[in-house]
Amino acid sequence: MLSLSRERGTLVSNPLVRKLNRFVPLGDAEIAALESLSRNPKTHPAGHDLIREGAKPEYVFLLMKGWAYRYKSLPSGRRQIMAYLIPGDLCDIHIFLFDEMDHSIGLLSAAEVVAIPAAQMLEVMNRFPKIERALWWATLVDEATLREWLLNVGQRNAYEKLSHLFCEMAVRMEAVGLIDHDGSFSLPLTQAELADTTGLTSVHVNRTLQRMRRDKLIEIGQQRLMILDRAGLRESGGFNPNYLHVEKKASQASTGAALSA
Amino acid sequence: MLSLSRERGTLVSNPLVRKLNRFVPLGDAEIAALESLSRNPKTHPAGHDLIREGAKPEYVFLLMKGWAYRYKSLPSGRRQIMAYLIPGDLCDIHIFLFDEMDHSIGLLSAAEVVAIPAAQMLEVMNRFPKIERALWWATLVDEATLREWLLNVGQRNAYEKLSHLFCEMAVRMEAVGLIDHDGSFSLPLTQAELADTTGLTSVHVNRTLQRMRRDKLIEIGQQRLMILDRAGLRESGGFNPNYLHVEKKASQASTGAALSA
DNA sequence: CGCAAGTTTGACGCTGCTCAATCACTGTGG
DNA sequence: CCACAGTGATTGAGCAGCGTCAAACTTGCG
Repeated sequence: MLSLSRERGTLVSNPLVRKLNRFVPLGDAEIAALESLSRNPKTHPAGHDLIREGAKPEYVFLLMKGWAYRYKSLPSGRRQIMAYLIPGDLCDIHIFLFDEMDHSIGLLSAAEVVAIPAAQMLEVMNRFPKIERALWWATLVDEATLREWLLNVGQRNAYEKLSHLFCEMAVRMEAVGLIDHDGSFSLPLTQAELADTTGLTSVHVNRTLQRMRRDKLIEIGQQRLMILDRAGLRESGGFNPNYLHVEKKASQASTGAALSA
Repeated sequence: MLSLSRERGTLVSNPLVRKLNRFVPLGDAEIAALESLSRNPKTHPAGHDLIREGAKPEYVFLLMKGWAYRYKSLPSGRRQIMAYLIPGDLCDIHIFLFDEMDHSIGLLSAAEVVAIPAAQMLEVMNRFPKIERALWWATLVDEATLREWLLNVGQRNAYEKLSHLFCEMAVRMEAVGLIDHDGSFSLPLTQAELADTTGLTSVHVNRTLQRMRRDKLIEIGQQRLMILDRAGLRESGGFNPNYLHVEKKASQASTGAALSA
């Protein structure tokens, strides 16, 4: 089903390896190190919070299976979802520098998560410059994504917001090999969660999704999304995947080499 | 005027030193290194773009004087401002890993800017672990700020958005010693720019500012802002400065030490 | 003095919100 | 096998926050 999952046996089945490998070609030693990092994931049920706002961060979380999300709540009960984490995603690798989380991370589905102690994370980065470089790249992509979300929430209308979000998730799922043979992919989000992501209400999300279905852009339901008209969806969301830095490689130039030195 | 600017002569007048020093107490060697980094700033006029979306990033920019901002434009002409940079701020220290900028950086006022070559940046970080740690901290704060902006733009109403933004800018200006003796500070933003920051229109920003003046929260005009009722402003914006990690220090615990090792 | 940029004001209307009810689906226990 | 409950999706009616368009006013500046 997952078209690449059989190349090189278990190697490519590790979503972290798969993700980082897109950017910096990794050697066997690096791959082994990453696989050893991701050993012993723990399974958590949907709805569980990995860490809450106010808590002291001591681990870097690596998601192996399932979906998670960052969010922040307001006293009024409103909340904003600030990122989705999918398999292969790692939380900010230096988050433990702070003594207190300023947001929470929850699980949208049952998930397998590795909690990597800060010291171990640093050790791997010191030992493998290529991994360090790839992790910085991943961090920069996270930040770029956040900026794009700000643009999305601040400047686009409901139809554009949802189109854009779906395009982004499709590219990201594809990058870790989680698109199904029929082109659909898992999207374990309720309409209320889509609303908290885009700054809309669930009622308005519902009506907008109906328009998108009527316009033959997508099929959505049962925790799955199928994009029927990729070009149309990209156009209606003004989607340009450049900020994900995934469809073309980043620079291999001298500045990159300097980091490895 | 700037209350601390006379302590230790020129030392504390360097806004980068002042900022980083809040987090990691720096020694003389570190301070000297930072001062040498910030030598030879170049003066640019207001309105100039330091770098544009699509260009190849090769320098890290350090702002010594004046205001800058990150932004992203849409074909429709709408645009979103994603961050303000004030003296002492440094762009993402690893941005040169990408081969193409995904946003632009412009100047809001005449400004003094140092363009630090990537290699030099890396060298300083390698040589001074304390500086490296402090820079990571600054990067994490930038990210946290971005998340808070997303919350602001996505979930709050016009009055709350502007209140929150003003509270944040006041804290940041204070942290680099740029609050005037009368409690006001420079805010070189037009109402149109406030609109592009908050996802509103300039007309609505105008009407909202008038309400805030009527409510005796602020005085604003002539490129300056004076907060008349700090508690009231914080309350109306739901402002909690925790995400700026500036009013209390971050952890000095073992994980922090590990990075310096 | 006179432009240019920015601010302010007015009238009007749409996008998206609120409240509230109903429907659909899924899993559960009897 | 079905009634039931809970969660999420859908629908409707009414409304308001904020947007649009356009004009007038104010301020800084050459």
